[in-house]
Amino acid sequence: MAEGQQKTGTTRIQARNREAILTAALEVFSTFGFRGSTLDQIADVAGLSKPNMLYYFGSKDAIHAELLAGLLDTWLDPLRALDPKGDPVAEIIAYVHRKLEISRLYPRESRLFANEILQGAPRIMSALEGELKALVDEKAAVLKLWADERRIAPLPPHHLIFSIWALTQHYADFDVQVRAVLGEGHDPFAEADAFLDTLFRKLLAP
Amino acid sequence: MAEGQQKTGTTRIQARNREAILTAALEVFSTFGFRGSTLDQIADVAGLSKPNMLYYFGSKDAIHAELLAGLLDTWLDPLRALDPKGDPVAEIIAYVHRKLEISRLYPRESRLFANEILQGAPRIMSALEGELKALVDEKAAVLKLWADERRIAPLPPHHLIFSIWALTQHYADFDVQVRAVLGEGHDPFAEADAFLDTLFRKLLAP
DNA sequence: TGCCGATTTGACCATCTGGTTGAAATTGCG
DNA sequence: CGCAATTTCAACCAGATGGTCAAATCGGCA
Repeated sequence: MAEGQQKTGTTRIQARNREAILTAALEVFSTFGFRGSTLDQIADVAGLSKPNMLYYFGSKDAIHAELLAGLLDTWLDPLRALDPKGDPVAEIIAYVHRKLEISRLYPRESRLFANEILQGAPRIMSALEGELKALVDEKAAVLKLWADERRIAPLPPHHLIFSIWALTQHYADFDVQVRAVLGEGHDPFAEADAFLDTLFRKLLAP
Repeated sequence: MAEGQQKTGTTRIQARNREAILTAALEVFSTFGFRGSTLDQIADVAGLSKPNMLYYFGSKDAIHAELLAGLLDTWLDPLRALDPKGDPVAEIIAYVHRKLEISRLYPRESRLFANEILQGAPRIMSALEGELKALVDEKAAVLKLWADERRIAPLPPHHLIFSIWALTQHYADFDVQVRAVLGEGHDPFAEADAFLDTLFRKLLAP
């Protein structure tokens, strides 16, 4: 129940184990989904016994919740960085590259998120309707302004953002399909980086 | 073991029940994933008892396999219809609209497929590397020819196809997120239809 | 109508799974 | 070193889950 770490926390072991558990859980949850994952599986990957793991996180849900909680911020940061005062095309293109880079570096996080959304976002719906919608609306307003000023092509701002999400996350979430179709001798993310650069430059040109 | 329907199959009841089971299983599997779904759940949705359901399909895996088997064809048909002798831009745009229409009409199938890919495609990897890759390579060659002839912009054909998949499936697989962000008073698919039309026309313009 | 295979089901089973417990091992610290 | 707090885990538990089976019911046809 208690989290430990009252007064002088035995931070050494606690930090290491909590980290190991979350890393293992991310690996397992992102591959098999919440219900498809078992505590034994996670404990095994984390190198702990199941009771020991439950000593740090009280339940399977608690582990999953902790992962999801950290996720949305990581997810939104690249969009937050989109600067209304910057050059429109450059800002948007930079956002595309940042998002693709995140797909490349954190595919497990991407798949965890995808799993959650696919199942109807039961645990983060409120965050979608709140935090996410607010940020997107704010940035969409910026995009609309840029469009009105003829600095980018006139496009529905929300769908422009969706297209960035769809195209970048596809390379993380559908990685196995991309690789299966491309076959050997390809670097999917490098190729995607160039392709998406071209795509959005053509799309945004006024 | 036997499929029934030897000689004069009692096709009436068999057909109805198999259909009910597959429909229910699609609904449940696409929402909760394979391991996240239970036979009781599926049987309940199908309006049958669990043993009765297992009378028609020997196991949970058998039901899932049957669904996946039918899926790939439905998935590839729109791409097959891309005509090398047609007008390049018109053919590709038509493909985009067909694919989006399928996302709209068959979101459950889309999510079932997405679930499978997300988990590493353990059950359809061979189909991806075989049937799917073959078809994509064939159509990619057509796209490359069109590009070489300057009838469309020069773009990496495989990634062009990926972009169509990513953008259309996004509206099915991430439907709840799209709706959460857009809020009330939107018709996501209608807006997507117009947006993707614009996007690909600009992208493909030589 | 009565027969026979097709269909349906209640009861049951072995295994898996999330979670608990109590006691032992380890650790940090005065 | 000694000891209290922290950490670890073998053994266990209750409920869920995939699957089985024998018996009951149904449906069409001779």
